[in-house]
Amino acid sequence: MQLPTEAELEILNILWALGPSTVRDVHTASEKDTGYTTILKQMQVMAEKGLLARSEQFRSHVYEARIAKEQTQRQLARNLVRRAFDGSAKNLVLGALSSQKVSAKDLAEIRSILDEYEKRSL
Amino acid sequence: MQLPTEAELEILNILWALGPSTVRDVHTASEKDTGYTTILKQMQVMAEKGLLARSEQFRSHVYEARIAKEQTQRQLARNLVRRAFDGSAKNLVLGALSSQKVSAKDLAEIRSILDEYEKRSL
DNA sequence: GTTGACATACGATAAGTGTCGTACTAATGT
DNA sequence: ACATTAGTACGACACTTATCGTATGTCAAC
Repeated sequence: MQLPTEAELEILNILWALGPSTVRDVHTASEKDTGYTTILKQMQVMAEKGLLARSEQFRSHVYEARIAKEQTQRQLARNLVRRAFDGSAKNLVLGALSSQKVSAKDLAEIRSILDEYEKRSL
Repeated sequence: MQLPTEAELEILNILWALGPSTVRDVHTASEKDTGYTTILKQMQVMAEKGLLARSEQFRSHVYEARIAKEQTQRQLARNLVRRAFDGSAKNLVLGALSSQKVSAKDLAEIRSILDEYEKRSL
């Protein structure tokens, strides 16, 4: 699968949050102040690439993410581990933790993921 | 800091493994079969960007990574968390684990990182 | 039915990346 | 000394991305 670029990911994030939306919706929701036609064009390209599905049944086209959020996240994580961490997830975890606030709940979840993983790989 | 591109990361990985090296060294070590001058050019550009240090004291210039491996890895991880994981490291960890083999030793290390983190953030 | 608002489509542009070919330069061996 | 070899420098090219301006279409309201 083709990984989304920076700007594409921005748009995907908005669509994942809003659900099916028009270009106008996405443009309004976007933090960056890029022009309307810029977003339009990007979404058209993304539709061509298969990243978005487009429904033309309305006056304004409605776009929807064709790739699931979690799946995409995993692809990105996998890709990064392969490219930059020579297969060791350890430093990736370290980097992830070093950068952002992680709630106690998240920590617990990560621990349970580790447990899962360990159990499965025996 | 300017994050390295795909091809740049490839070169950095080689330099991190070999230490200070000539273009020839890097070209030989590279898996991909890109031309010699391609690598040369890329390394020149990287030197301009400040990613590599160049020593001209020898017949063949010797290049060296100017950014540390672990630091770069963290930057990349941080960047990815910010761009694609809306600040939650949880799915990043999940993706990282889902993709690669993680040794028992790595698992233990990750757990100790989590302990560290939790202790520090109290 | 003409006008205005809003939408899409379609180039066009500029920057960055990856890729070489070719030209030039310096050392090496006969 | 001269040819060969191995290196750097430089410019060119195709491709992708991000960005927008302009043209064109359509619906609604007067």
